Amino acid sequence: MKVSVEQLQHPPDVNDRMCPSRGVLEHVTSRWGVLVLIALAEREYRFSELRRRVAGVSEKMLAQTLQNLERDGFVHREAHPVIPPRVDYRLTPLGVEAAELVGGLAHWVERHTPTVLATRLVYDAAR
Amino acid sequence: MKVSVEQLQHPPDVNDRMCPSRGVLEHVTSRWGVLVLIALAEREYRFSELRRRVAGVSEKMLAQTLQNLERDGFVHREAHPVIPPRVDYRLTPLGVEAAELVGGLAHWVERHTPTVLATRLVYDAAR
DNA sequence: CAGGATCCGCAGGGATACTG
DNA sequence: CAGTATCCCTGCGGATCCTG
Repeated sequence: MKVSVEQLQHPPDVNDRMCPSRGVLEHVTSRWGVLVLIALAEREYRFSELRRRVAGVSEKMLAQTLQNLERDGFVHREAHPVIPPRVDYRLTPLGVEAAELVGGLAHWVERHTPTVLATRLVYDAAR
Repeated sequence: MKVSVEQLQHPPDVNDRMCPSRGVLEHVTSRWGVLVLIALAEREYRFSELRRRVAGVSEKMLAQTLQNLERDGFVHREAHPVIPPRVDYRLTPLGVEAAELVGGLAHWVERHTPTVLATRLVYDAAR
C-alpha cells in the first residue's frame, strides 16, 4: 500500500488540523470540562472553591481544564493582586451558552440513566 | 433546570456505582461516540460504511463504541445471516434523542469555532 | 492560596493478524 | 464483511514538591 508523504509529515492530529471543532468539542465534553461548566453555571467560583465543588479533581487537571476553557473563551479568569492570592472564575456569555447545552445533555442523561441501566442488565443477561 | 455537580462525579472506582450517569455521559460524549451518533442520526449504516463515514476511527474503537452504545440502548444492531456477513446499525428512539442533543451541541460548537479560534489567537498572543 | 514543574503508572487506543 | 485477539506504546491524569 502506498502512503503519501503528506500523511507521513503530519501523522499526529490530522483530524485536529482538518477539523478544529473536534478539539473545542472535546474541551467542553471532557471529563472535568463538563463538571466545571456546570458548576460555574450556578455562580462564580474561586480556584480552591471549585476544587472542593468538583471533588476528585487534581490541582493539575483543574488548572489545565480552566486554562483550556479560558483559552477557548468560555471562562473568564480574574486574578486579584492581593495576598493571599485570589482568583475568580466565571462563565463568559459564550460559556453560558455552552454550559446550558452540556448541562442539558447531562440532565437528559441523568433522567434516562435508570432506563439505560435496565437495558444493560438485559444486554448482559443475553450472554 | 439545574443539574447538580455532585451527582455526576465519580473520581474513584466506587463512584461508578454511586454515579452511573457519568459513565453513560462519557459513552455519548466520547471521541467516537459523538461522531457515531451524529452519523447514525442521518441514516442507517453498515459497519464498514460507518468506518469510512467516521474517518480516522480504528476497527477496534468503532466496534467498542458501537457495543457501548448498543448496551446502553442507544443503538440497535441487526445482523443478517448472509454471506458475506452484513450488519446494520441504527438509532433506537432513545438514541435519536441522545443524537439530537449531542448533535445540537456539536453544531453549536461548529458554529462558534471561528470565534473560539480567534479567541485563542488573542490568548496565545498575550504570552 | 493559586498554580507551575516533575515524575511516573497504567489504561486507552492504534496497528496488525486472524477467524467465522 | 464484520468483527475478535494480540501486541505495543503514548499520553492522560494522579501524586508530590515547590514558588510567588
